[in-house]
Amino acid sequence: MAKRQAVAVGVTDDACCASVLAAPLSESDATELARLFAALADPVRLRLLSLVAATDEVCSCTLEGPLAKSQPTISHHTKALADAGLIVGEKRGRWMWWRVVPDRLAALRDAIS
Amino acid sequence: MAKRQAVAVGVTDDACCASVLAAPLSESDATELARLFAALADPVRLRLLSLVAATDEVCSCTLEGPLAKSQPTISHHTKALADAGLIVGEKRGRWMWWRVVPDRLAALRDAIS
DNA sequence: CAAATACATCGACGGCTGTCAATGCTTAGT
DNA sequence: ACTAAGCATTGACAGCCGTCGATGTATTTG
Repeated sequence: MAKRQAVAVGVTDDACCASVLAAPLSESDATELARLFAALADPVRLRLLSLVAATDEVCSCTLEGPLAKSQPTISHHTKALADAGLIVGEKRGRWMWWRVVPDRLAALRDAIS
Repeated sequence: MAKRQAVAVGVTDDACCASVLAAPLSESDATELARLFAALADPVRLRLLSLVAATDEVCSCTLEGPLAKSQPTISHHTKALADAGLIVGEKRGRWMWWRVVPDRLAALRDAIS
């Protein structure tokens, strides 16, 4: 509810996501929204997201174990979630630390409200 | 006369959708949730859903125009949304009438709250 | 500097998915 | 009964996606 119709087409995460229920979606809005939902449309990514949400910050090396996937696969999924703006990563030393972006999740939630 | 038969697909689900943010998701919960998000991970389905939400009931024949897709494709997407429990269809005469399932959307919304 | 660690990228493979033409099924109208 | 309309299903094709081994890059450690 902070930001509303800025209608920026850019991939830059800004005033995201027109509402699905308010009025018929334009093709571009629908495409953008679908991209975000697609980020959540994978079991591994959902579990990854829940693991990151469980703590304030999580290292990629911590994820490889619980998710039972190879390192490239973990990297692939973190990138997918980051591209969607749902998590952000910060590299400190050798480690990559991830944390969720609550606003982004809220925006997605608003899209189906 | 005007026999009404519900088409609601059995979404074998109790109180759907564990929360992503509350605690680490189990594999089965994640798989189930991912299936629901996947239903929203397509531009055509999102626009279809918004069209159905715009009115109380919408006939399939009404959708073919605005979505600019073939009849089999429309049928494919309505089935996908119905399988996810997001819409329900009722056949009256020759026409298939669809409406959204607000509770289902709410459940999905709660999953990322 | 050299070795080791954490992560990203690349290339390839298999499976899934959106799309449409063709076909079948059910219902309405004549 | 015949015809037309609305929708579902099938089969086929192209494109996308998840996965992993191999390799590359950056950073720490000895």
